[in-house]
Amino acid sequence: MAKEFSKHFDKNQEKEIYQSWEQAGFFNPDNLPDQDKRKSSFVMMLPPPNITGSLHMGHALNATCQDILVRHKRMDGYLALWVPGMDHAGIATQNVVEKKLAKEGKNRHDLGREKFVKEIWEWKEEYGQIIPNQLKTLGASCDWTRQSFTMDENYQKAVSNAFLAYQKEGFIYQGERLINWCPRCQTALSDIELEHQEEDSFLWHIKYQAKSQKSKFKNNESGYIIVATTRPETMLGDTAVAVNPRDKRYKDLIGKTVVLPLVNREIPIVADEAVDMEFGTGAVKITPAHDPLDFEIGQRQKLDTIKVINEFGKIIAPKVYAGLKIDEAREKIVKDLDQLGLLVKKESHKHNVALCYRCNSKAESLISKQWFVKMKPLAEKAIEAVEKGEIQFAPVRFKKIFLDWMHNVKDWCISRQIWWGHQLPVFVKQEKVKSQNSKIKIKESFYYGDNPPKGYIQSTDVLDTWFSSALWPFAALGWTGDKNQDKKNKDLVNFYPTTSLFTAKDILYLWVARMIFSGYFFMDKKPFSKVYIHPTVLNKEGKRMSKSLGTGVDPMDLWEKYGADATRFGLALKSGLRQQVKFSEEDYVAGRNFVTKIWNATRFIDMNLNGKVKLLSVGEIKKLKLDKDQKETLSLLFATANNVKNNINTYRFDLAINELYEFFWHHFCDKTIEENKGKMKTGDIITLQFLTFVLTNSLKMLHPFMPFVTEAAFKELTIKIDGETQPLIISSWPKF
RNA sequence: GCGCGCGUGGCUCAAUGGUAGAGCGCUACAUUCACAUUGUAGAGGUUACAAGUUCAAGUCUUGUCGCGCGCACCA
Repeated sequence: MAKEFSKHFDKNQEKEIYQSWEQAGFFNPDNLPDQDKRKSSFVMMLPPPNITGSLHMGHALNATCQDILVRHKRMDGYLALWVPGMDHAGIATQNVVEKKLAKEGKNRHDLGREKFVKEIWEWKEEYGQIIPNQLKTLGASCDWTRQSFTMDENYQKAVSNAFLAYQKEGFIYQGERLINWCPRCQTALSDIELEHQEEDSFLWHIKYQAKSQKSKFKNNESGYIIVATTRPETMLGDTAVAVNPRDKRYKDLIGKTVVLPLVNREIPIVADEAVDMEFGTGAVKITPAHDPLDFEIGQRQKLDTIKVINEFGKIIAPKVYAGLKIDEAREKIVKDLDQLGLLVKKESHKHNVALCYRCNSKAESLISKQWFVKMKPLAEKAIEAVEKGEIQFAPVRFKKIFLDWMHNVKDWCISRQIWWGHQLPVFVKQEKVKSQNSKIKIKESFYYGDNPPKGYIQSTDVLDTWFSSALWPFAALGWTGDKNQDKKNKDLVNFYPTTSLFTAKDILYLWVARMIFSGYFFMDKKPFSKVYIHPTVLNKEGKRMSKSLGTGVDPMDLWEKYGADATRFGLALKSGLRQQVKFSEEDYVAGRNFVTKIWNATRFIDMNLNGKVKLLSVGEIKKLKLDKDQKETLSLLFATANNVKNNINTYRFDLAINELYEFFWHHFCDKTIEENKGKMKTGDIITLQFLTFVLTNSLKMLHPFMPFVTEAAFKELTIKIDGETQPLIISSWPKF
């Protein structure tokens, strides 16, 4: 039955359309028609959003680009699979739930670990589906039947087995190292979990004096050396002063000692190449326990380490300063030095401070016992693969960025002192034993695995959240690390390695690099062939969007105002291979207008069909006697189809949608329909067939970008032409 | 300090080395016509600046300036 086109298309129809796709099961490649004819699988893994969040512009752009590609591949005859899921986001989630507790006047220690973790699970049940639902609203054609979560039972097994596999290979070790510590989150952080921010501060010049007048330095009657520092409070833990061995000023002082002010400890002056003669006074105070470079120098020079700052960011000793926060201690120490006449100079100085990427607190360097993964052997394979081009980056410049990092990668600190996450499958037994000099020592023995012998207690640490994300391309397909179980997993056989990975550049090291070496280590195959790094969306002032600063744009607001297709249109226009793009609302207005145009053009042609027309194949349309302009339109359609396909495959979604817009609106609507209006109204069959052909193929090409309006328009149209036909989502991409 | 990206009409962006384009905005006109979420026409650009390569440069090279980003042990 011919049904009349409704006058408008608006976003109220979107939900119904989405449900019809999902219910038909088209997001699941197993349900796609023509299984035998389909070329091969095309697989993408959605970067799992944190359960804490709601969709931001970055997610929206990322998801839109992925959906364009997946929908295109599905139409182009692939077994297309897009696997969604969520990340438990260890520290971030723990922080959010702690904040919620704080509002109720509680903290996690009041609850205890077990109850607190339960609290997080409940929180996840309540808020964890926000982003998936928002993705559905935008039309993301993910296979929700394959959705997974990094804390699912299977996934936990995978993580545990992954750790054990590294351990077996000798890649895991525990060590007392200088690590990054967040005093607020109360956990260790890896080097790449820090953000650096420039801060206006001072460079204080402090006099370190020789022990007595007698021991005045030779050739240096002054009897002191001046060090320059940005962190005077760490001087309490100084165990040396270092100078460059080539520095003539201090040549005669090497090997001498000075007395550490305020503490009155005698410390040596040592020579080390790492000291920059140009900076400050050329003499550096060395605090191996609280500074990465000092730690390194301390190792080389065999210096003691004296811990003076604790896990809460407070001074430990000496008594005068004990309990003070870092800033307070700094102020007091500077004052005390000044009173002693030891503060020589204070000059303005800009320097970088390290901040925790989850809470923005200043991170401290502390010596702490943590678990590490040896990176060298893992990196080698990843480097080789990328150099050979087995994995390719778009834009290509990221290849070099990746390789530079990989070549200089340091061991990965994987233990975190939080409660939410995958507990290490490490069990410890402590025994008191007598050592040779008959002192009582504590001997630790470890058990790695699932069923520890009696007396062993599991480590309370959890793994870095990125440890589990690193396994995503296979663990989200159900890999567990248990060979018998994995053998039976068809998804691993059919869909691993995946094809493309789309992500933002800020997690290139945190996530992408780690998936690459993990893929090779656990699966002996690359996790994906192509990595597309989409642009960063800046606000219209060209600044980073920030929720806390209120400078962000909520994609769901755009959806409210303009609908999903218009939102996707605006996002697609701002994709491509650029590093950053500026948000502009006009793009979404243009998108909304385009939705209306598509709807109205279809409705107009449909109005004139009167059930007389069949959809013609390419072969048939070519045989029609078309006029010159019609022929030109046809060849422009063919050219557009080629260009759009090429542009999609090279991640130029911006060019693709732009060309479609030009073709459909300014060529097809403004010229072709106008020129053929007369003949169409008289019911000229050839003209109607021609217009219908160009229209339906345009709708097909537009579908990956604007799936809702095209699906709805196509449905109305084909009801008129052929009765019920297949939906656009599984129609085939135009081939000419 | 090293590295990367960007700089094109008022705004957001296109343009295999070959006549600089689009959208939005602006101006004028049109419209009982599928669409005022429309159409037609128009104004508006020494492509940041300078030098170089070339028959030809927005595009390639070098330098300068401006914006953004990444890396780094300047305490």
